[in-house]
Amino acid sequence: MNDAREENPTIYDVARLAGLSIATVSRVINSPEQVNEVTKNKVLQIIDELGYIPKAEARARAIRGTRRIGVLTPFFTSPAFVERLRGIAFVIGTTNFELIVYTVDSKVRLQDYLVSLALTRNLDGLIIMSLPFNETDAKRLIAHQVKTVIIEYEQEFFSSVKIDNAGGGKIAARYLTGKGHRRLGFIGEINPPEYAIHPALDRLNGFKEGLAEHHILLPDEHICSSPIDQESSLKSACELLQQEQRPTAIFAAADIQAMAVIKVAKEMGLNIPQDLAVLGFDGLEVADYMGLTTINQSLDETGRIAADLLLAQISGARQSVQHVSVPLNIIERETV
Amino acid sequence: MNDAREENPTIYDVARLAGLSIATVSRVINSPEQVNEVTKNKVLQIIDELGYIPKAEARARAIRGTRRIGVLTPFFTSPAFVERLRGIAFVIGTTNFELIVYTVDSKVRLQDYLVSLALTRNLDGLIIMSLPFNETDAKRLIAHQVKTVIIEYEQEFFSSVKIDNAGGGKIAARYLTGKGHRRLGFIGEINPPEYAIHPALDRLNGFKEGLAEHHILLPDEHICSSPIDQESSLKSACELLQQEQRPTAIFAAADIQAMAVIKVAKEMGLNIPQDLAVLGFDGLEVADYMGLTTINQSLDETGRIAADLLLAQISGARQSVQHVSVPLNIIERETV
DNA sequence: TTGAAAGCGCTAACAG
DNA sequence: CTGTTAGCGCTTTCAA
Repeated sequence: MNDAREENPTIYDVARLAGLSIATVSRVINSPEQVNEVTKNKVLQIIDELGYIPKAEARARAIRGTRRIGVLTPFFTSPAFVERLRGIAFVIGTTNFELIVYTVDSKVRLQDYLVSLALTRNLDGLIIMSLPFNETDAKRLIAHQVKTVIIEYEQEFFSSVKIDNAGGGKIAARYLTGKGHRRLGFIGEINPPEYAIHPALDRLNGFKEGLAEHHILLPDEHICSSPIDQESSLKSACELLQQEQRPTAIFAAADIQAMAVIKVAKEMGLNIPQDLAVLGFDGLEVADYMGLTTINQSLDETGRIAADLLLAQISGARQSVQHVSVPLNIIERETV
Repeated sequence: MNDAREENPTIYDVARLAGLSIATVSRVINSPEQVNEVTKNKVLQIIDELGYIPKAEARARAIRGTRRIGVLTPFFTSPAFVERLRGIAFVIGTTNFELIVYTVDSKVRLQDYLVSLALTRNLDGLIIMSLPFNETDAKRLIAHQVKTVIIEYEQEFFSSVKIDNAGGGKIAARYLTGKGHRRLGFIGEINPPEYAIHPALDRLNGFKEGLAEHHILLPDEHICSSPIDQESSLKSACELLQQEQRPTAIFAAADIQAMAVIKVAKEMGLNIPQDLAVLGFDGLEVADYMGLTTINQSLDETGRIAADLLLAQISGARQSVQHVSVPLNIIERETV
């Protein structure tokens, strides 16, 4: 009577019942965006009715690449990482690649990932974000043909996207001195966790240099080294502002820390920017809501560029290593 | 030089190197008794040298070795999604599971993912965040044995983590009226994109109810429906505040929108909370920096709970469906 | 947007 | 014993 088999249905059964080719059925499972909505629904309905289950083994055989892109990132300790990740996700979302997120919170974990991601050739591509690694790691990645793009770090064998941190510091110095400030302060994560890179130090150095151009010295007691987390930032901001000779303007190496400074300043009854000017660095989205003047590093775009670079490399469209430097720009709002 | 591929060797490679047909190699593996001892040893040796692993097995192993958990989430339009994701990533990071992020930005995409994630069964578990789906989708997921936990939505077959949105609205009403406010306003994404859920509406309804308890009516012109993005929020906040009879207190269904209101209010020269009280909803981390009073929904923890629930289910430790309701609490800061 | 057709890596029937 | 060859169920060009 009904020849709908007790047997497990195959893609051929689905196709026949739908009056379509197996190619189309395969597409609704693997690249649904390529299939007409009506067709898709018809196929889907039959799939559900039949209880069709693709044979994993057959798939494994037929599948070429792994269609997987990994992102190695510090754990979301700072919104900056997230905004870059968003840029990456945005681009990857337009493709058929899966986005696998590997978060790092220690040196050991970073090292473990670097090894296993290379060895278990399971990734078509890898984006390494704000994390340092040595030549051995790089060579291993290359030996195992993991296409890699790095963000906020540079390494001769891989394409990279970065910014000029020292340059950013100089911009800060010029901007703040241009506003007439002579007693400056700095807060930033100068001593980041061992597994992370330390752009804040470069920003600080650039800042000092920029100040030197104006013959201004940044006294040590106005240089505040603080981890990026909320508690530390708040505490550090307090120390910085409660000094006898408090700075009239502060350059924070991260927007989130600038926000901490502002919070503390307000609690102290200081008016911003009259009593204290605050300049951030990042260009976070929330900075706008706070009216924070900041040096924008286009985080979102950085992520997008990295993803584009990687995709181009995977597709073979571009093989050569290239280093992209994303320009900084200052966004003037109300805190300076 | 050496053409020994970086690629995984296939049965063809083994056969070629052994000077035999693939059939013989296949026999060595599947029916060794049919193969001549000498031949067999030759083949075995080459298999070992090459490190040959049948592909299906390789895949099975890869999948068993690296277990995978997927998160289906709206694209990072709101920081709230990100904070929940962070909670998830935190938990998953302590395990051997990979975290795969699938971002949704349209109804079609959501549907596509729901289908392919179920059919390809490449996931050990799935967390569906703030996204609605129907019973057909649910049954398919179940039929294909994808362990699933949902956040901010409820569905009888799956465990879920959610909050009491209407209850939150009531809390807001009581808190604000308790502070003496009688002319209230509301802003929220009452009409979210079609692929998303709409907790803001529940919050609004709860808010209205809570006000009704105090015989206060929320006039339509003080109910502001606005998408969550920055531009819309700012614009809507303007409209809300520029009314003749402006509210003395505003309940925003999302912290990010509360921040928009504050920004606009300040630009208008209003003092907060004297001229205008603002109460947010979410408990974002940045809310603290802004001194925003808000109804905290413990986003980070929500993510952690969902991940724990899923892990327990995957490990078989807990099979029964359970619905967790995360309690709300109000965090008093400086905007009310 | 779709279909035809050529694989993918492997097994097994059939010859020899 | 071993090789030839025809699939297995699925994916992926390539053209239409």
